[in-house]
Amino acid sequence: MKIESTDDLSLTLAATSFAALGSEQRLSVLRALVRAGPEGLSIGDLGSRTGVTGSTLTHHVKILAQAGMVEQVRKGRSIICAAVAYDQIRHLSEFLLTECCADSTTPCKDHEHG
Amino acid sequence: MKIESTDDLSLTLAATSFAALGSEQRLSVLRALVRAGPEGLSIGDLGSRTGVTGSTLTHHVKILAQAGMVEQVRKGRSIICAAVAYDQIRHLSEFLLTECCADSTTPCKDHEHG
DNA sequence: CATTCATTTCGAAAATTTTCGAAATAACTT
DNA sequence: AAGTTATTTCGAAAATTTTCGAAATGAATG
Repeated sequence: MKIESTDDLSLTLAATSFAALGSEQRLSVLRALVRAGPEGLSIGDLGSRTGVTGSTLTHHVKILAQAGMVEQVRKGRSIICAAVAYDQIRHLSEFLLTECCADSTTPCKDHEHG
Repeated sequence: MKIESTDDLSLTLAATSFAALGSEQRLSVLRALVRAGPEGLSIGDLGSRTGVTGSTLTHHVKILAQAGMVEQVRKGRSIICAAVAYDQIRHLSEFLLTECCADSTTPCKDHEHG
């Protein structure tokens, strides 16, 4: 039986998610959040740690949130952001590799994937 | 001792690599190559399988090649492309996760990462 | 309820990426 | 060496993303 998780819809989704990571600023934002762990950081703290502030930071965080890698919760007058990228990232790496050699006539001994 | 693999230089590199995957067209190109396995596909075949052809395909493949995910070798009058993404992708997923909770005072039992 | 602090929305300019077709290059064929 | 096939380069138009500052919103505080 064939796994249907890698169809057209999830292609779009995966591309969007990878694109969310495809920016130095967003990557350092996400990395700061990963470093911060489950407690998260306010937008303000995030800004001072990454050098990205204001509306630009809002914009980048939104893109990460839409890709399901960051969650935002209001706490008092701050917005706390936290990384939830852990599973997401692993899932993304699987996206491309699961169908490895599906169209190939030769076995793929060369690759070290389980 | 601290692992120095996630510094500024590799931030740029990782962002570039993720960005290379952040396009539906490039993602389907890479996926076609992953499916094809180590034998690879010519640009022509790749084009007919993905619906991306000509100079646009050249452009996208170049971006994937620069990110170290595809290799190109001339064979006769064709250029054969093959995915070498396997290690690269795994490496990328590690990029973000290795420093998890480094700045956190609370342990990260919640996350299922080894 | 006016003020202050934290973040977002809006609109526009600047930068980058994507896409295309025509001409150029590279390699095989006759 | 002329012709054919496969791919790339070039230049430009179209589309998207990034960035910024000013005004708007939401929540605490005096």
